[in-house]
Formats: sequence, structure tokens, C-alpha cells
Amino acid sequence: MPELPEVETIRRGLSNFIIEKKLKNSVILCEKSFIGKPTTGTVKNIRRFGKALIIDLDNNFSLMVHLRMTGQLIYDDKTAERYAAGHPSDNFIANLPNRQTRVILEFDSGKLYFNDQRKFGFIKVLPTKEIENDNFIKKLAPEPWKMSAADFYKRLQKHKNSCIKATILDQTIICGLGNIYADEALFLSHIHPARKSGSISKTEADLLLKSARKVMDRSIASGGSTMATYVKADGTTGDYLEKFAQVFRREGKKCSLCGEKIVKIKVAGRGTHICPHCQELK
DNA sequence: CTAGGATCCTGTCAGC
DNA sequence: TGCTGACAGGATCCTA
Repeated sequence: MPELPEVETIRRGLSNFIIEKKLKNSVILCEKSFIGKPTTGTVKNIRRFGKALIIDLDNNFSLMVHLRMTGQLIYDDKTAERYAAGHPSDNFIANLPNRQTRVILEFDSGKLYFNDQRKFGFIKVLPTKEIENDNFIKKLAPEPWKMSAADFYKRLQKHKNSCIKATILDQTIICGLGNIYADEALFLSHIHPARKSGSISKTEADLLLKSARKVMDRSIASGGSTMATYVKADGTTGDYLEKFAQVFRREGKKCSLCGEKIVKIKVAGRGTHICPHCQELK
């Protein structure tokens, strides 16, 4: 579920609450959701690699958190408001723990709940120095801001027989986009998601890269695409979908550019939203 | 090596 | 009401 902007939003938000707090105990309610040996230590830093969140402790170990499709992190300190971010669903955070709570990280003050309906996500403990050698982390491609147009074009050519949407969803080709921002970036670029990557011109690749940066920049600036069902202690409410999304989950509504109806199709095995007029399948 | 589909898991919703 | 299949903001594994 959460894509790069959501994870970045979580990183920033959570930093306000758990930096310098001591992790004292890990309650593992679902074995599958916790990889490695539980550890204790004080939180020194929170980093992000693509959609993965890294919580560095002062004992040379780090917690890697990947929310995958339905993960949520909710920090609850009885003395403060609750901070919740991740997969949008209010019933997840109504009572804690609840039946979707997989792990509880207990700090010297407050608890961080890891909820995950589908159990695809995980928290993994590993030595801090090995984070960048982790199988998932080390394969990640650069994020759009760090990739040149020429490099991006070259990567598309390498996967010329895949459809462009599948290509930009592959984190080893370009890192950070998920289903929302892939659809939005392709719409802004007037590119049909089912086109072969090899058919994308240099000009189109350049526009697509810029669009990817743009949709994610906007989302980060508005606190992610999280819906207003969140309880956020810092007062922010992610509203990218309401404010900026042009196609995602807007099937049946009018395209903001031409007025034609947005339709939902299936591309690369994923629900995909397009304006059939603005995004022609050449 | 690439490309496409199945798969992990739980929950919800549309349609019969 | 009860059942069934499709689908879900991700990534990996298996096959050809």
C-alpha cells in the first residue's frame, strides 16, 4: 500500500515521537511479521530506502520495516495524541491492539503498533552496517530525483518488451512508485500504461521521469495520500488523493483535461486508471 | 537474462 | 441470507 511518499511521511512523522526513546520490548503476535531476534536500544535515527523504513538503534542494530500492501504504524503514547500512518483504514486504529496488530514495539514511553491485515509486511532486525547489503535494499534502483533522463531511457530500453507500467513499478528499475503514482505519472505524461517500454521516446521518458518526481513531490508536500480517517498528532492530514489525483480511483469521473470519462482497466496484473483520450495506446 | 502469471494473506464488496 | 469470485496503494517466486 504505502508508496514512497507515504513512507517518507511516516518517517518524518514518526521521527517526532520515537527519536531518543528506548525500545524496551517487542511483543510478537504474528511470527511471520517479525524476522530476526528482538532487540532493545535507543532510537537514534529513522531512514528510508525506497518504500522501506529503517529505524536505527544505538546498539548497532536496526529495524527494517516494510509495510507492503496493508501495513500501518501507529504510535500511541497515553500522554500524547496518537500518531498513525500507513494503510488507510480507520477500523485498524479504533482499538489497539486489535486483530490486525502483528507486533507491538514497547518504548520507555509509548508503544508503536505494527498492524498489517494481509501479513505481507514485516519488521526485520539486522545489524545497522548490513542494511545496505540486505537483499531487498541492495537491489533498489535510484529514486526518480537521483536518476538522469538518459539513464531512465536506457533502463526502459533494457525492458523494451514489458509494458511501461510494469517497468516503472519494478523497484529495481526505478524506485518509489507504486500503483497510485504510476497511474498518476503516466497520466501527466499522456502515456498509455500498456505501451511497450521500448516504444517510449526520449522525450516521453524525460516527461515521465519529471512527472514521477512531480506527483511524489506533491504528495510528500501534502502528507501522502493517506485519507482523512487518520488520527495525526502533528495535525497534518494526508490528502493527495482528494487534492491532486487525476485518475487513481476516479473511474467514471471526467478527465480534468478533456472531459472524457476516466476508465479502469487491468495492466501488469494491477488495477489501472486512465483517460482513454489523453493516453492513447499507440 | 527477460516477461508474465501465480502466490503470500485477510477482508470487503458486488452479484447471484 | 449465504455463497462465490474479484479485487486490494507490494514484492517474490516459478515457469517458459
